[in-house]
Amino acid sequence: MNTAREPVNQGNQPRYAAIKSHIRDRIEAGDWQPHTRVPSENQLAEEFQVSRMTARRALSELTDEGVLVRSQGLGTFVAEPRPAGSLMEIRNIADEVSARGHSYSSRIQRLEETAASAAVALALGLAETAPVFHSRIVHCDNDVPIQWEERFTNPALAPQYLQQDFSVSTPNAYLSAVAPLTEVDTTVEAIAADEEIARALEITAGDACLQIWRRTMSSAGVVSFARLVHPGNRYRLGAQLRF
Amino acid sequence: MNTAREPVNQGNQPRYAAIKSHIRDRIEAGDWQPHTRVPSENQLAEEFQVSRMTARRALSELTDEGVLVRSQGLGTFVAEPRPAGSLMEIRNIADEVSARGHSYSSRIQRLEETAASAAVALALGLAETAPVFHSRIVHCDNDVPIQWEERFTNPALAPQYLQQDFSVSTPNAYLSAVAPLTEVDTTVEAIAADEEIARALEITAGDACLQIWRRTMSSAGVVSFARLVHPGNRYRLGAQLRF
DNA sequence: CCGCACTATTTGTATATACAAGCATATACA
DNA sequence: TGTATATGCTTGTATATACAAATAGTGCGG
Repeated sequence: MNTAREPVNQGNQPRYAAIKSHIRDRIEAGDWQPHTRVPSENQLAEEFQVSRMTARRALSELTDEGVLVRSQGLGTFVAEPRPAGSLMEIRNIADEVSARGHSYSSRIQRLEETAASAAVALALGLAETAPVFHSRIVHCDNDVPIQWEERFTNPALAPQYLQQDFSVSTPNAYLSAVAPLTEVDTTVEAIAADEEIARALEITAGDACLQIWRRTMSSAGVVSFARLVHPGNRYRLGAQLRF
Repeated sequence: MNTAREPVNQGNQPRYAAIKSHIRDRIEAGDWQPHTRVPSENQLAEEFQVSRMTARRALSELTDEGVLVRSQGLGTFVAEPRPAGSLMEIRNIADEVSARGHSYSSRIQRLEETAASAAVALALGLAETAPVFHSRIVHCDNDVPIQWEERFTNPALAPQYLQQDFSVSTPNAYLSAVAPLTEVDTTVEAIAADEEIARALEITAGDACLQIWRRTMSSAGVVSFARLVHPGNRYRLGAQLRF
């Protein structure tokens, strides 16, 4: 035996990664439809001139990632695509409206720099009275208000925030662009509309509304903290989960 | 050489799984706090009398699961705990209440077999007027109502539903037991309480409530379809998402 | 025609081995 | 003292091997 061996790898990318992307490519190109059987470990090992264990690693990782499904004795198959769209997905309200074939518009009520209150400072991880950007925008679907957005943004992480034209793009779009999100905390509750929200959303004070608190973080810290209020009778959040 | 080997494993549980649960136990018991360094692959291999690759597998899987963090050249460390509780997780309301250290109780308002209405038949994938089980239960936290649950259940998939004692367990607990869930559709909206809900939840008609529609499916089809209403001021749904 | 044993294929578990690469510390040298 | 170098530990990649377990198909006997 001795396990003499050719100069191991050398390349930068691990070999199993190459096999993974090959399989991914085939699936994305549509060559391998869901439920299609993919080559076995031994076949891949032969094809890519690697050991079975290396081919196996590629298949195993893709299985962990939900791309493939494996069954002992049967083989490895392309998994069904997961249904898109989660309640927690950070969707752009403008895109959502467009997707429904409606026209999106917004009404900017406030866009300023203020001193952080105690609660805002805590949420953003800043010192009290530190300067923060504050915006208040009403988003409309076919000119009917569907979301009241109050947002506090960390100036250090999104310095150009106040210069954005939010009649064209949304705060979310800008923030996603300047700092890739790493984490989002969301809380959902039902509230009764107060006078101010009722006026902005053109509903009656006391009407039931869906209120969402959302804190978005990038690797550098808390980027933004928003309170989103939807009229109860004009908005729903949907989610599908599979096991 | 020959690689003569003792009678491989024999036991039912894989050896790497034993190592995984050992590590999990230590972390859950608090012996190993976050950022604590865990034994190296070689140490674990020695301790559990397995090869390094087997010990490695345990550490790798726990890393994939977010329990550990590894760093080449440095070692393996206990990861920071993820904030628990997902909005979409199918939680048992009774467990939720217990977790808060409060007492759980329920008030069963209705428990019967009825003929499916058009909407219910559609949601459950049954024919109109087909028999369905119908229940209406109010769940309480320290005797204060926090959820009004109206549920329609497919008799074919949960035949013993009406015989359950829902003052002890919840519908969710029974349904999860008889048919493993494969899929859940959820919709969230804000509504104003009507007279009936207001009475049941001991709030005022017109108060803002969080309404959740939830359809649970197993491989055999739609198991159950529920409408859950929470008083707006007594309930929140939280979710954390990481990228 | 039905059931049973057998076989080939495929994934799953486990090991021993070799070398690469990142990191920290100790050591030697200027 | 300060900067290289070496050493030892760690995780990461890759291979060859052996056997276990699940599955589908084949062929044989009743």
